Amino acid sequence: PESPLSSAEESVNGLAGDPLASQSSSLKPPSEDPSGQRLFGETILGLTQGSVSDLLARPKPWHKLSLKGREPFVRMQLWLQDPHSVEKLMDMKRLEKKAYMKRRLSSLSDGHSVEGVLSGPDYMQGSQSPGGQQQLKKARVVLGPEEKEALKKAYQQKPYPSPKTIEELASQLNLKTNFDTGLNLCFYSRSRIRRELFIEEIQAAGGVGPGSEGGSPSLRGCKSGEGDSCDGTESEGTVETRQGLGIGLEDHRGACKDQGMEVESEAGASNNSPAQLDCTTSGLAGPGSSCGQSGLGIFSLTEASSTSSASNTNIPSSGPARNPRDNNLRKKKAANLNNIIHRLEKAASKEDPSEWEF
DNA sequence: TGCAAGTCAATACC
DNA sequence: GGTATTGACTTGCA
Repeated sequence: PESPLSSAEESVNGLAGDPLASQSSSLKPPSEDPSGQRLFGETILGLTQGSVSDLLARPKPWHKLSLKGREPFVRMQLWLQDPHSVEKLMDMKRLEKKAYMKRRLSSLSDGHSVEGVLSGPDYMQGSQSPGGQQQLKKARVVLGPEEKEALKKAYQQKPYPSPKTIEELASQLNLKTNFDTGLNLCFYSRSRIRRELFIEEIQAAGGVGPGSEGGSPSLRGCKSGEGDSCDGTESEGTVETRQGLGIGLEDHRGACKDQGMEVESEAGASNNSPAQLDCTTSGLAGPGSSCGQSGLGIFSLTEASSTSSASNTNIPSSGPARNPRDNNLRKKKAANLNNIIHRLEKAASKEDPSEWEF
């Protein structure tokens, strides 16, 4: 029970189960009351809810992460190592709720709406400049499926289009956007389009397995020597210090398998449970990983998790039952998180930084 | 300067 | 209401 794993388990169950909610039965929880994912993201990882969701749903191979990209995982590890992490988080939640209620009461007594109070720094990150001026963001252009498909095809034909091509493309698609948005479409989303194409290529090639190699640059980027692709036999020896917010866990063994993770799990081409699938195919699991063997991950992902709260190690189901696709995603994310935690702990157990791996 | 990675935050979805 | 998606934006690097 004193282990970091247990603490994390408590935290997850505790947060989503929200034992505090019952304490405030007289007052309806505020709409901005942070959810588990949101609170964890904002207070522990320093990320917004959307970023946390993306991080867990689509983790990238460690060696592909920049120092900044690794930071959330380092924070996660430090949090896991703190035996009082859960208590602190719950305290934080209590304080936030208290502060919210205080603001709410004062604003009500002042005759102001709650909305204005909530847009403070507690709930908004980066929305205001240091000077207090609201930074105006361009309105989002919502692309339709046809437009996305066209962009994808355009990318396939020409990943690095010229400005003229961009304008032509925008015009062909009848995009009511300016040139900057065209640039956005072509450059900002490039990695996402590439990721989608990568998955499609793998699916077309029959999935990722030892020795399999696709034709995309990203596939070619995987080491395929020694018969087992990306087996981590090579090392760049890039060891960073913890003080530098990097835990120095360079490991290439996950590269190809990581990429195949989502593909295989979504294809469902295995008898394994989705959780095991994600674990065993994910590079995050790595050699020696207990994930999928013992089933002792923080988030146990049995089928029951999607139907009831039968097991207190399940990721709690919030709200109404979700569709199969959603459940799969949740399972996938939980499996990813299990692997991440496992690897963080494994890394932390080694005193010699050169032995750290992730 | 161009690009990729990372993140925010609006909005869609369930 | 919580979570997922994704366009807009920022940052860092070659």
